[in-house]
Amino acid sequence: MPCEMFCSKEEAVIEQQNCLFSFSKLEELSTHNRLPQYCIATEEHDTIHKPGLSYNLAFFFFSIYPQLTNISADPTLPQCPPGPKAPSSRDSSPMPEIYGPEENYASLQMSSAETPHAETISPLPSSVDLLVQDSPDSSTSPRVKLPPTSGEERTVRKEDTAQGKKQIRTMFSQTQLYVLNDQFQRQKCLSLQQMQELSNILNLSYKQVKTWFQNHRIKCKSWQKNHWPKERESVTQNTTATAEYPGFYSYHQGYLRNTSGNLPIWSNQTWNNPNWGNQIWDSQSWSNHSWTSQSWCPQAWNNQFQNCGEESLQPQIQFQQNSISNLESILETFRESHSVIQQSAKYFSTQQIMDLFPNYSVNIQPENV
DNA sequence: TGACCATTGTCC
DNA sequence: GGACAATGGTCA
Repeated sequence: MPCEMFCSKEEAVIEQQNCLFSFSKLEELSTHNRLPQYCIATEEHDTIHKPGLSYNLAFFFFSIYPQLTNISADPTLPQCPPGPKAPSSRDSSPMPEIYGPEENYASLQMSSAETPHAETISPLPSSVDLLVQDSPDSSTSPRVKLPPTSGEERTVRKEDTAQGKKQIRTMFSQTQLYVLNDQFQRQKCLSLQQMQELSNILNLSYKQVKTWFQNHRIKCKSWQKNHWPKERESVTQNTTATAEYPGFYSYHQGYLRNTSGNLPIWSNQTWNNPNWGNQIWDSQSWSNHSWTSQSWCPQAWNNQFQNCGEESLQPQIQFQQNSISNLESILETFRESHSVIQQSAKYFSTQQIMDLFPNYSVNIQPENV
Protein backbone atom coordinates (compact mmCIF):
# COMPACT_ATOMS: atom_id res chain seq x y z
CA MET A 1 0.00 0.00 0.00
CA PRO A 2 1.25 3.47 -0.68
CA CYS A 3 2.41 5.35 2.31
CA GLU A 4 2.76 8.87 1.12
CA MET A 5 1.22 10.96 -1.53
CA PHE A 6 3.48 12.04 -4.31
CA CYS A 7 1.39 14.70 -5.86
CA SER A 8 -2.14 15.52 -6.69
CA LYS A 9 -3.64 16.11 -10.04
CA GLU A 10 -3.77 19.84 -9.40
CA GLU A 11 -0.11 19.92 -8.57
CA ALA A 12 0.78 17.96 -11.66
CA VAL A 13 -1.24 20.30 -13.80
CA ILE A 14 0.45 23.33 -12.33
CA GLU A 15 3.87 21.84 -12.63
CA GLN A 16 3.29 20.57 -16.08
CA GLN A 17 2.91 24.09 -17.31
CA ASN A 18 6.54 24.67 -16.50
CA CYS A 19 7.74 21.41 -17.89
CA LEU A 20 9.53 21.05 -21.10
CA PHE A 21 7.35 18.50 -22.68
CA SER A 22 3.69 18.46 -23.18
CA PHE A 23 1.48 15.61 -22.32
CA SER A 24 1.08 14.47 -25.86
CA LYS A 25 4.81 14.41 -26.39
CA LEU A 26 5.08 12.12 -23.43
CA GLU A 27 2.27 10.12 -24.84
CA GLU A 28 4.26 9.74 -28.00
CA LEU A 29 7.22 8.58 -26.02
CA SER A 30 5.06 6.14 -24.19
CA THR A 31 3.99 4.59 -27.42
CA HIS A 32 7.63 3.86 -28.01
CA ASN A 33 7.92 2.12 -24.68
CA ARG A 34 9.80 4.96 -23.13
CA LEU A 35 7.83 5.14 -19.97
CA PRO A 36 8.81 3.34 -16.81
CA GLN A 37 7.97 -0.28 -16.97
CA TYR A 38 7.36 -0.70 -13.29
CA CYS A 39 4.52 1.69 -13.21
CA ILE A 40 1.66 -0.27 -11.77
CA ALA A 41 -1.11 2.09 -12.57
CA THR A 42 -4.20 0.56 -13.92
CA GLU A 43 -7.41 2.00 -15.08
CA GLU A 44 -9.14 0.45 -12.10
CA HIS A 45 -7.21 2.49 -9.56
CA ASP A 46 -7.78 6.02 -8.53
CA THR A 47 -4.29 6.25 -7.23
CA ILE A 48 -1.15 5.49 -9.08
CA HIS A 49 1.87 4.18 -7.20
CA LYS A 50 4.86 5.65 -8.85
CA PRO A 51 7.74 6.81 -6.69
CA GLY A 52 10.09 9.29 -8.19
CA LEU A 53 7.76 10.27 -10.91
CA SER A 54 8.42 13.61 -12.45
CA TYR A 55 5.67 16.11 -12.49
CA ASN A 56 5.28 16.09 -16.17
CA LEU A 57 5.09 12.34 -16.17
CA ALA A 58 2.59 12.63 -13.40
CA PHE A 59 0.63 14.92 -15.59
CA PHE A 60 0.88 12.37 -18.30
CA PHE A 61 -0.60 9.64 -16.14
CA PHE A 62 -3.31 11.92 -14.90
CA SER A 63 -4.10 12.63 -18.48
CA ILE A 64 -4.34 9.08 -19.68
CA TYR A 65 -6.13 7.94 -16.56
CA PRO A 66 -8.73 10.64 -15.95
CA GLN A 67 -10.07 8.85 -12.91
CA LEU A 68 -6.76 9.21 -11.10
CA THR A 69 -6.73 11.74 -8.34
CA ASN A 70 -3.40 11.07 -6.69
CA ILE A 71 -0.06 9.60 -7.34
CA SER A 72 1.53 8.04 -4.33
CA ALA A 73 4.80 6.48 -3.47
CA ASP A 74 5.05 2.88 -2.46
CA PRO A 75 8.16 2.26 -0.34
CA THR A 76 7.83 -1.48 -0.66
CA LEU A 77 8.66 -1.42 -4.31
CA PRO A 78 12.24 -2.41 -4.98
CA GLN A 79 14.65 0.03 -6.58
CA CYS A 80 12.21 2.82 -6.11
CA PRO A 81 13.68 5.31 -3.70
CA PRO A 82 11.39 8.05 -2.49
CA GLY A 83 10.57 10.38 -5.23
CA PRO A 84 10.37 14.10 -5.11
CA LYS A 85 7.59 15.39 -2.99
CA ALA A 86 5.50 18.21 -4.09
CA PRO A 87 7.24 21.31 -2.83
CA SER A 88 5.22 23.34 -0.45
CA SER A 89 6.11 26.56 -2.16
CA ARG A 90 6.60 27.07 -5.85
CA ASP A 91 8.00 30.52 -5.57
CA SER A 92 11.58 29.61 -5.03
CA SER A 93 11.62 27.00 -7.75
CA PRO A 94 9.62 27.87 -10.81
CA MET A 95 10.64 24.71 -12.56
CA PRO A 96 9.46 21.36 -11.30
CA GLU A 97 11.73 18.98 -9.60
CA ILE A 98 11.72 16.75 -12.56
CA TYR A 99 14.42 14.39 -11.61
CA GLY A 100 14.08 11.73 -9.08
CA PRO A 101 16.59 8.96 -8.83
CA GLU A 102 18.20 8.30 -12.15
CA GLU A 103 16.82 4.84 -12.58
CA ASN A 104 13.35 6.13 -12.29
CA TYR A 105 13.77 7.77 -15.63
CA ALA A 106 15.51 4.95 -17.23
CA SER A 107 12.77 4.17 -19.63
CA LEU A 108 12.21 7.72 -20.63
CA GLN A 109 15.80 8.51 -21.00
CA MET A 110 17.94 7.21 -23.73
CA SER A 111 20.29 4.40 -23.18
CA SER A 112 23.76 4.89 -21.99
CA ALA A 113 26.80 5.10 -24.09
CA GLU A 114 29.02 2.18 -24.57
CA THR A 115 31.55 4.25 -22.76
CA PRO A 116 29.84 6.19 -20.03
CA HIS A 117 30.03 9.90 -20.23
CA ALA A 118 32.47 11.35 -17.83
CA GLU A 119 30.82 14.47 -16.66
CA THR A 120 31.32 16.95 -13.94
CA ILE A 121 28.81 18.67 -11.82
CA SER A 122 29.43 22.35 -11.94
CA PRO A 123 27.94 24.99 -9.74
CA LEU A 124 25.42 27.16 -11.41
CA PRO A 125 25.59 30.88 -11.46
CA SER A 126 21.95 30.97 -10.65
CA SER A 127 20.12 29.52 -7.73
CA VAL A 128 18.82 26.71 -9.81
CA ASP A 129 19.98 23.51 -8.32
CA LEU A 130 20.23 21.30 -11.30
CA LEU A 131 22.91 19.18 -12.74
CA VAL A 132 25.16 20.86 -15.18
CA GLN A 133 27.18 18.39 -17.04
CA ASP A 134 30.47 19.30 -18.40
CA SER A 135 32.26 18.11 -21.40
CA PRO A 136 31.70 14.46 -22.09
CA ASP A 137 35.36 13.79 -22.05
CA SER A 138 36.03 15.36 -18.75
CA SER A 139 36.56 12.76 -16.14
CA THR A 140 34.76 13.12 -12.89
CA SER A 141 31.42 12.05 -11.52
CA PRO A 142 30.17 9.93 -14.33
CA ARG A 143 26.46 9.67 -14.30
CA VAL A 144 24.78 6.40 -13.65
CA LYS A 145 24.05 4.84 -16.97
CA LEU A 146 22.02 1.91 -18.04
CA PRO A 147 23.13 -0.78 -20.39
CA PRO A 148 22.98 0.34 -23.96
CA THR A 149 20.15 -0.61 -26.16
CA SER A 150 20.48 -1.29 -29.81
CA GLY A 151 19.96 1.74 -31.90
CA GLU A 152 20.35 4.08 -29.00
CA GLU A 153 22.89 6.71 -28.33
CA ARG A 154 26.38 5.50 -28.72
CA THR A 155 29.51 7.24 -27.74
CA VAL A 156 32.68 5.93 -29.16
CA ARG A 157 36.00 6.82 -27.76
CA LYS A 158 39.00 6.29 -29.89
CA GLU A 159 42.65 6.69 -29.21
CA ASP A 160 43.81 9.07 -31.80
CA THR A 161 46.15 11.79 -32.79
CA ALA A 162 49.79 12.06 -32.11
CA GLN A 163 49.16 14.19 -29.03
CA GLY A 164 47.18 11.38 -27.52
CA LYS A 165 44.16 13.59 -27.42
CA LYS A 166 40.91 11.74 -27.29
CA GLN A 167 37.80 12.89 -28.96
CA ILE A 168 34.35 11.54 -28.59
CA ARG A 169 31.66 11.67 -31.15
CA THR A 170 28.28 10.92 -29.75
CA MET A 171 25.73 9.35 -31.97
CA PHE A 172 22.39 10.50 -30.72
CA SER A 173 19.58 8.05 -30.75
CA GLN A 174 16.55 8.55 -32.92
CA THR A 175 14.51 9.38 -29.89
CA GLN A 176 16.97 11.97 -28.73
CA LEU A 177 17.01 13.52 -32.16
CA TYR A 178 13.27 13.40 -32.22
CA VAL A 179 13.00 15.40 -29.04
CA LEU A 180 15.81 17.76 -29.97
CA ASN A 181 14.30 18.48 -33.33
CA ASP A 182 10.93 18.93 -31.82
CA GLN A 183 12.28 21.42 -29.35
CA PHE A 184 14.29 23.19 -32.00
CA GLN A 185 11.25 23.50 -34.17
CA ARG A 186 9.54 25.38 -31.41
CA GLN A 187 12.45 27.34 -30.09
CA LYS A 188 15.74 27.94 -31.76
CA CYS A 189 17.55 29.03 -28.66
CA LEU A 190 16.94 27.55 -25.28
CA SER A 191 17.55 29.16 -21.97
CA LEU A 192 20.04 27.68 -19.61
CA GLN A 193 17.31 26.10 -17.61
CA GLN A 194 15.57 24.67 -20.61
CA MET A 195 18.77 23.10 -21.82
CA GLN A 196 19.32 21.62 -18.42
CA GLU A 197 15.85 20.21 -18.41
CA LEU A 198 16.31 18.82 -21.85
CA SER A 199 19.70 17.37 -21.13
CA ASN A 200 18.44 15.54 -18.10
CA ILE A 201 15.41 14.21 -19.81
CA LEU A 202 17.45 12.97 -22.73
CA ASN A 203 20.25 11.73 -20.56
CA LEU A 204 22.64 13.98 -22.38
CA SER A 205 24.98 16.53 -20.98
CA TYR A 206 24.11 20.15 -20.93
CA LYS A 207 27.04 20.78 -23.18
CA GLN A 208 25.86 18.24 -25.68
CA VAL A 209 22.45 19.84 -25.86
CA LYS A 210 23.99 23.25 -26.21
CA THR A 211 26.31 22.03 -28.92
CA TRP A 212 23.52 20.30 -30.74
CA PHE A 213 21.44 23.46 -30.81
CA GLN A 214 24.40 25.50 -31.92
CA ASN A 215 25.26 23.13 -34.71
CA HIS A 216 21.66 22.86 -35.69
CA ARG A 217 21.24 26.60 -35.90
CA ILE A 218 24.21 26.77 -38.21
CA LYS A 219 22.92 23.87 -40.21
CA CYS A 220 19.54 25.51 -40.40
CA LYS A 221 21.03 28.81 -41.41
CA SER A 222 23.10 27.15 -44.07
CA TRP A 223 20.12 25.34 -45.40
CA GLN A 224 18.11 28.51 -45.55
CA LYS A 225 20.90 30.31 -47.29
CA ASN A 226 20.87 27.71 -50.00
CA HIS A 227 17.15 27.27 -50.31
CA TRP A 228 15.37 30.41 -49.39
CA PRO A 229 16.15 32.49 -52.46
CA LYS A 230 14.48 29.84 -54.59
CA GLU A 231 11.70 29.33 -52.13
CA ARG A 232 10.99 33.01 -51.82
CA GLU A 233 10.74 33.19 -55.54
CA SER A 234 8.33 30.33 -55.55
CA VAL A 235 6.38 31.91 -52.75
CA THR A 236 5.71 34.89 -54.91
CA GLN A 237 4.26 32.56 -57.45
CA ASN A 238 2.42 30.34 -55.09
CA THR A 239 1.27 31.73 -51.79
CA THR A 240 0.96 28.31 -50.28
CA ALA A 241 4.58 27.48 -50.76
CA THR A 242 6.80 27.49 -47.73
CA ALA A 243 10.46 27.19 -47.20
CA GLU A 244 10.70 24.83 -44.32
CA TYR A 245 13.94 23.49 -43.13
CA PRO A 246 13.40 19.76 -43.44
CA GLY A 247 14.69 19.05 -40.01
CA PHE A 248 11.92 21.04 -38.50
CA TYR A 249 9.19 18.67 -39.40
CA SER A 250 10.83 15.51 -40.43
CA TYR A 251 9.80 13.96 -37.17
CA HIS A 252 6.33 15.35 -37.12
CA GLN A 253 4.44 13.72 -39.85
CA GLY A 254 0.85 14.41 -39.32
CA TYR A 255 1.29 16.59 -36.28
CA LEU A 256 2.23 20.06 -37.27
CA ARG A 257 -0.15 21.14 -39.93
CA ASN A 258 -2.09 23.44 -37.79
CA THR A 259 -2.82 26.10 -40.30
CA SER A 260 -5.31 23.62 -41.57
CA GLY A 261 -6.97 23.38 -38.22
CA ASN A 262 -5.21 20.47 -36.66
CA LEU A 263 -4.61 21.09 -33.03
CA PRO A 264 -1.07 20.52 -31.88
CA ILE A 265 -1.83 20.18 -28.23
CA TRP A 266 1.71 19.07 -27.58
CA SER A 267 3.06 22.41 -28.57
CA ASN A 268 1.68 24.26 -25.63
CA GLN A 269 4.44 25.92 -23.78
CA THR A 270 5.04 28.26 -20.99
CA TRP A 271 8.51 29.30 -21.80
CA ASN A 272 10.82 30.32 -19.09
CA ASN A 273 13.12 32.25 -21.27
CA PRO A 274 14.10 35.18 -19.11
CA ASN A 275 14.16 37.39 -22.13
CA TRP A 276 10.53 36.68 -22.74
CA GLY A 277 9.53 37.38 -19.23
CA ASN A 278 8.06 33.94 -18.71
CA GLN A 279 5.29 34.87 -21.02
CA ILE A 280 2.55 32.46 -21.67
CA TRP A 281 2.16 32.20 -25.38
CA ASP A 282 -1.41 31.66 -26.24
CA SER A 283 -2.84 31.79 -29.70
CA GLN A 284 -3.49 35.48 -29.40
CA SER A 285 0.09 36.15 -28.46
CA TRP A 286 1.29 34.24 -31.44
CA SER A 287 -0.98 36.02 -33.80
CA ASN A 288 -0.05 39.40 -32.40
CA HIS A 289 3.61 38.71 -32.18
CA SER A 290 5.79 40.33 -34.75
CA TRP A 291 7.83 37.38 -35.81
CA THR A 292 11.41 38.23 -36.39
CA SER A 293 14.62 36.41 -35.85
CA GLN A 294 14.78 38.24 -32.56
CA SER A 295 11.98 36.01 -31.50
CA TRP A 296 13.94 32.92 -32.15
CA CYS A 297 16.86 33.82 -30.03
CA PRO A 298 16.45 37.07 -28.20
CA GLN A 299 19.98 37.04 -26.92
CA ALA A 300 22.12 36.54 -29.91
CA TRP A 301 20.49 35.33 -33.03
CA ASN A 302 19.85 38.78 -34.34
CA ASN A 303 19.98 40.17 -37.78
CA GLN A 304 20.59 36.79 -39.24
CA PHE A 305 17.32 36.32 -40.97
CA GLN A 306 15.83 39.73 -41.26
CA ASN A 307 13.59 39.89 -44.27
CA CYS A 308 14.38 36.36 -45.15
CA GLY A 309 11.02 34.81 -44.68
CA GLU A 310 11.15 34.08 -41.01
CA GLU A 311 7.45 33.58 -40.97
CA SER A 312 7.88 30.33 -42.76
CA LEU A 313 9.71 29.06 -39.73
CA GLN A 314 7.17 30.20 -37.25
CA PRO A 315 5.85 27.43 -35.14
CA GLN A 316 2.35 26.65 -36.02
CA ILE A 317 -0.50 28.00 -33.99
CA GLN A 318 0.10 27.30 -30.39
CA PHE A 319 -2.29 27.23 -27.54
CA GLN A 320 -1.97 27.86 -23.90
CA GLN A 321 -2.61 24.80 -21.88
CA ASN A 322 -3.58 25.83 -18.45
CA SER A 323 -5.01 22.55 -17.37
CA ILE A 324 -6.50 19.37 -18.55
CA SER A 325 -9.92 20.86 -18.43
CA ASN A 326 -8.71 23.82 -20.36
CA LEU A 327 -7.24 21.52 -22.94
CA GLU A 328 -10.47 19.70 -23.16
CA SER A 329 -12.29 22.96 -23.54
CA ILE A 330 -9.94 23.93 -26.31
CA LEU A 331 -10.58 20.67 -28.03
CA GLU A 332 -14.25 21.09 -27.49
CA THR A 333 -14.10 24.60 -28.83
CA PHE A 334 -12.30 23.33 -31.85
CA ARG A 335 -14.88 20.63 -32.38
CA GLU A 336 -17.64 23.14 -32.01
CA SER A 337 -15.98 25.52 -34.37
CA HIS A 338 -15.46 22.80 -36.84
CA SER A 339 -19.03 21.75 -36.45
CA VAL A 340 -20.19 25.27 -37.05
CA ILE A 341 -18.16 25.43 -40.19
CA GLN A 342 -19.48 22.12 -41.32
CA GLN A 343 -22.99 23.30 -40.71
CA SER A 344 -22.26 26.52 -42.51
CA ALA A 345 -21.09 24.55 -45.47
CA LYS A 346 -24.65 23.56 -46.04
CA TYR A 347 -25.63 27.10 -46.76
CA PHE A 348 -22.58 28.95 -47.97
CA SER A 349 -20.07 28.52 -50.68
CA THR A 350 -16.56 27.49 -49.85
CA GLN A 351 -15.34 30.96 -50.60
CA GLN A 352 -17.91 32.48 -48.30
CA ILE A 353 -16.92 30.11 -45.53
CA MET A 354 -13.29 30.92 -45.99
CA ASP A 355 -14.19 34.57 -45.69
CA LEU A 356 -16.16 33.89 -42.57
CA PHE A 357 -13.57 31.65 -40.99
CA PRO A 358 -10.22 32.83 -42.25
CA ASN A 359 -8.37 30.83 -39.67
CA TYR A 360 -9.82 27.57 -40.83
CA SER A 361 -8.50 26.43 -44.11
CA VAL A 362 -9.70 22.91 -43.63
CA ASN A 363 -11.24 20.95 -46.37
CA ILE A 364 -14.79 21.94 -45.88
CA GLN A 365 -17.12 19.26 -46.94
CA PRO A 366 -20.81 19.98 -46.86
CA GLU A 367 -22.53 17.39 -44.81
CA ASN A 368 -25.03 15.39 -46.73
CA VAL A 369 -25.99 18.20 -48.97
C1' DT B 1 28.79 33.13 -20.14
C1' DG B 2 26.74 32.09 -24.39
C1' DA B 3 26.43 32.76 -29.44
C1' DC B 4 28.62 32.48 -33.79
C1' DC B 5 31.77 30.36 -36.76
C1' DA B 6 35.65 27.80 -38.74
C1' DT B 7 37.69 23.75 -38.05
C1' DT B 8 38.70 19.06 -36.50
C1' DG B 9 37.75 14.42 -35.83
C1' DT B 10 34.63 10.46 -36.11
C1' DC B 11 31.17 7.51 -38.10
C1' DC B 12 28.65 5.50 -41.83
C1' DG C 1 33.24 11.85 -48.88
C1' DG C 2 29.19 13.59 -46.51
C1' DA C 3 27.09 14.30 -42.12
C1' DC C 4 27.67 15.92 -37.79
C1' DA C 5 29.25 16.12 -32.83
C1' DA C 6 32.83 18.41 -30.63
C1' DT C 7 36.48 21.97 -30.15
C1' DG C 8 38.53 26.42 -29.92
C1' DG C 9 38.77 31.35 -31.11
C1' DT C 10 36.35 35.60 -31.13
C1' DC C 11 32.89 38.76 -29.79
C1' DA C 12 29.22 41.01 -27.05
